[in-house]
Order: sequence, then C-alpha cells, then structure tokens
Amino acid sequence: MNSKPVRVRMAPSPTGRFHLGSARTALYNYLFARKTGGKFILRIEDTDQKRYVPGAEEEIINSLEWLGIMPDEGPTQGGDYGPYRQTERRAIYGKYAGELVEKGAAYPCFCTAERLAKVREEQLARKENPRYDGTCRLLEPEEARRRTEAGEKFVIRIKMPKEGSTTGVDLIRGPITIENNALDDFILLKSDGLPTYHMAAMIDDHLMGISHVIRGSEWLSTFPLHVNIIRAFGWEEPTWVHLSVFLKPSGKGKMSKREAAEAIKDGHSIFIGDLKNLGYTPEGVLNWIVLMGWGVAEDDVMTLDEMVQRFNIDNLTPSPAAINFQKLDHFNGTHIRLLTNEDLSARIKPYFTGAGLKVPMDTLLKVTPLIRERLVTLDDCLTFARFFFEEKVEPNPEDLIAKGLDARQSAEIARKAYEILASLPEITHAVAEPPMRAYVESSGYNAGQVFGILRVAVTGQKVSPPLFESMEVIGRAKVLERLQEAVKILMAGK
RNA sequence: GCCCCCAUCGUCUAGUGGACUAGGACGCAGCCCUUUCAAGGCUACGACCGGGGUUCGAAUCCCCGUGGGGGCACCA
Repeated sequence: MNSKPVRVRMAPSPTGRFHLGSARTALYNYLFARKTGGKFILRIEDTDQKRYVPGAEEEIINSLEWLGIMPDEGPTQGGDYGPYRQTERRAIYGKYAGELVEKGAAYPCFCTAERLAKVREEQLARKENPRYDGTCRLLEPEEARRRTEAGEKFVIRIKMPKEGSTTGVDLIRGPITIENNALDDFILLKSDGLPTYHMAAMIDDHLMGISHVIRGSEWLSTFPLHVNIIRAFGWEEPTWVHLSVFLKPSGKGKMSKREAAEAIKDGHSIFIGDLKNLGYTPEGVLNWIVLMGWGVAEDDVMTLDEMVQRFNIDNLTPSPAAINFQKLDHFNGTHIRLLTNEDLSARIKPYFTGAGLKVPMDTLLKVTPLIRERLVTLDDCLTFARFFFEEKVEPNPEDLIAKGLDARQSAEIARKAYEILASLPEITHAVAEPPMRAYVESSGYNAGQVFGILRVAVTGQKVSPPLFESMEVIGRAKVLERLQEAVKILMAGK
C-alpha cells in the first residue's frame, strides 16, 4: 500500500444506464473512503462523443444519491481538483501526450482507420493476433513533426517496449505480469484531440491525487499498459484493486441486454434507476450488492454505517459472482422490517396516492404495522392494503363461499356475523373477537370457515392482514356495510 | 485463436498450514406458531473441480490438467 492520503474515485462513462456493477464499484470506493477518512470522488469519463447518451450522467448522480453514497467531489459538488468531466479537461491531455512524444515514449501515427481495418483483416486471415503493425513508429521525428505541422490528421500512440515484461501488483490478486510484446501500441490521443481511457484515466488519477484505483476487472488485461503509461510519465502508481464481474443468475456469462429486459418483467432489474420504482429500498439494495464480492462470517444484515465499520478492502473476493434476485428480495424485506413505523409509512404512501387513493397519514400509521412483515417490496403495500382506503370492495362471489359449505350456509354465517358485530358498540380487536369466537364454538362451523367469509367480505380478498386488527382500522360503519353487501351477493348467487 | 483472471454447498460467502466432524446467509424440504398470507422459531438436505507434489500435517502453499469468466477498437 502507498502512503498517500486516501482519495478514491469512481469514473463511469455516460454511455449507458447505471447498473449493479457500477453501483457496487461506487459502494466499495465509498466504504473505503469513509473507513479511512479519505475522499470519494466522481469523475465523468465522457471522452467518447459518439457513444455519449444524454441524461446518463444525471442517472449516475441520481442513483448514487438514492443509494446514499454521494461523492465528496464531483461535477455537481465541485472540489479542488476539478473540473470533474473529462471533456472539460481536454486541454490537459494534449499537453501530456506531447510530453510523452518529446520523451520518445510515444509517437504520432498518421494511419487512417481504413488502412488499420485492412491490416487487421489481413492479420486475422493469417490467424495472427490483430494489432498495430508499427508503420508510423518507424517515422523519423522530423518527418512526423513536418506532417503534423502540415495539418495532417494523426493520433498519438504509446511506444510499448518490445522486450521484457511488465508487472503490476493488484491488492487482492497479487502480481500480474504480461509480456510487453503482447501489448499493442495503444492509441493515447485520438484524432479528435480527445484522449482514450488509457491515458485520460492515468493523467486524471495522477492530477487528482488518487491513492487507490478500485475498478472493474474488465481493466485487468490492460492493467500493465496503464502501469507502463504511468512509468513513462515518471509518476507514482496508485494501489490497484480489480473487482470481480457480475454474472447473470445462471452464472454463465455477463448479463445481456435481452436478459436485463427479462429481469424487469419479473419485477427485478439490474438498473439502479429501476429498482426504486420496483419498490426496492436503498438499504436492501446496498446490503445485497455489498455481499457480492465481499463476505462476512456472520450477521450479514447491515446498514450503510455498519458496512463502513466492518469493511476491509483486503477481504474483497476476486472471483466472479452470479446475481441472485431472491437474495435481493430477502434483504429488501428484512430492511423494510427494520424501518420505523413513521419511516415505512412515508415510504409506502406514494404507492397509494399513485394508485389514486386518498391516504390520511393517521390511518396509514395504523395500517403499516399490519402489513410490514408481509412486504417484500414497498409496492406490495397495494396488494395487501388498498382495501383500507377504498370506498367499496368487490369480493369475488366464489371466494365468499367457505370451504366445504354452500352459498346458503355461507350467507347464514355472514348474516350472523353481521348481527353479532352490529350489536357491539365498537368493532375493535378486543371487543369483537370474543363474541365471534363464541359463535364459532356454538355454530359447529370451524374458525377457518367463519373467519374466511368475514375476511373476504370485509377486505374483498382471500389473503389479508390480520382480520380483527384490520376491521378496527376500517371502522364499524364500513365493516357492517361490507358485510351486508356480502350477504346480498351470497343470496343472489344461491 | 492469443493474453489475462478465477475456482468451498444450487447461489453469495467465512476460512490466510493444525481450533474443520468445513461456519453463516439465500433458496429448498419438514415441524412449531396460526382465522388467510407473511413474519418468527426449530430441524433437515447440501461444498473444499481433478491429479501430482511440499509438509509431521493442506480447503489453505507449488505445478499440471479441467472448467468458468474477462479482454484483444481513433469504446470505456
């Protein structure tokens, strides 16, 4: 490990949606910064103008905000090392690339894209590895300068050593060595004047004082190239950590576009921006992803603060992890149950109002305790509790008929239940249950039959929160009204 | 094809040479609780990829296989 003050960064490119993998990278960076008292930085790597997606940067920031892992420095909050968007730093890169050319560590290349494509094709046909053939590497510096000054289009390539090998050290994987002749003369500066990732990231990491680079394992194969670039500049290397990749649930390969769409149909998603709408909580999502690539011996239910306390960068696992949505559901439900009544009520309220229901907070506060342990996702509140806020319920006539009984008998039970409840001054759990129990005893019907009919009549559904508690919240008038309606339905269907 | 990485229950993982009859979590199955559905409690099932070394001793270290994954752009 190096001795620099801890500064870590997340450097996404605004070319697509913000997904699980990006979120986990951000999380680990965040946890490490908090754990060590360091800074967490967001840098937008927008040097590819062709793939730029409008709104992508906004989604990144919204997602981080929703998860509660906002950076200390970044394009929105600023900082002493800005700007934090690479396109706003473009002047910097040309200067550094020029420095490398001066040193003889890089060279201008005038080959056209067409020629490069042709070379690649020929190499492939000969079953050779596709790579730059080195034509412009042989150019005399004077001639190269004459051509660039004449206005000819060019890129700048790194002059990779032909011999030897390069070794970089990854914190969780150990030394990684690659033969230099296996590395290409990668392009550092594109003909549009913007840098490629390879050079831009190294320059910015250096300029921003990044101490630890925690990034995805897709960078593992170009890792030695990055080490070479840093050495060419004569800078100090950061500590490197390459995270594992996420595999699709089957464990066979990365999530494809098609599979991402499938997941959404199932009520799941790999995109953070969707998870919110699907009723997931930041707490549940965070707990879920933090454990894919990092493990704890026991007590795996954690809040963000607890994660910070327990996080240890040395314990990150290098092996790929298959996504398991069932586990997300589990953690989501668990964290929902951990919320206070007020907090949970406030979080589910929008789902009711979104469905066009009027939801008074005082009533909701009484409903929430009845459904909280039944919720896997926040939007489940609608399936369990919408009848509390509806004027009328529309029970399925068949559901009103208890198991083993016919319509006439069920109607009799409903009418009797009405009589009993109507005779009471109030319908609370404490007052209503004893006489109903007594009726079950004396009637010869069983509890499941009697309460089943009552449940469907009052809630309109076969599955509901506890019956008597529910009736107490619904209120005497509505309970009796719904019971009467049930008797009517039963009589009509007889 | 070439290069790199990885390898413990179905899945996520604990394990850093002896405390391993390999621990936890999800899922699955059963039981308890119970007016439904959950939640909760208990129990069961379930793994060190294979082969060689090193060592008194290996899930743990080394090598070779095998399997899986990633990368080979004027994309990141």
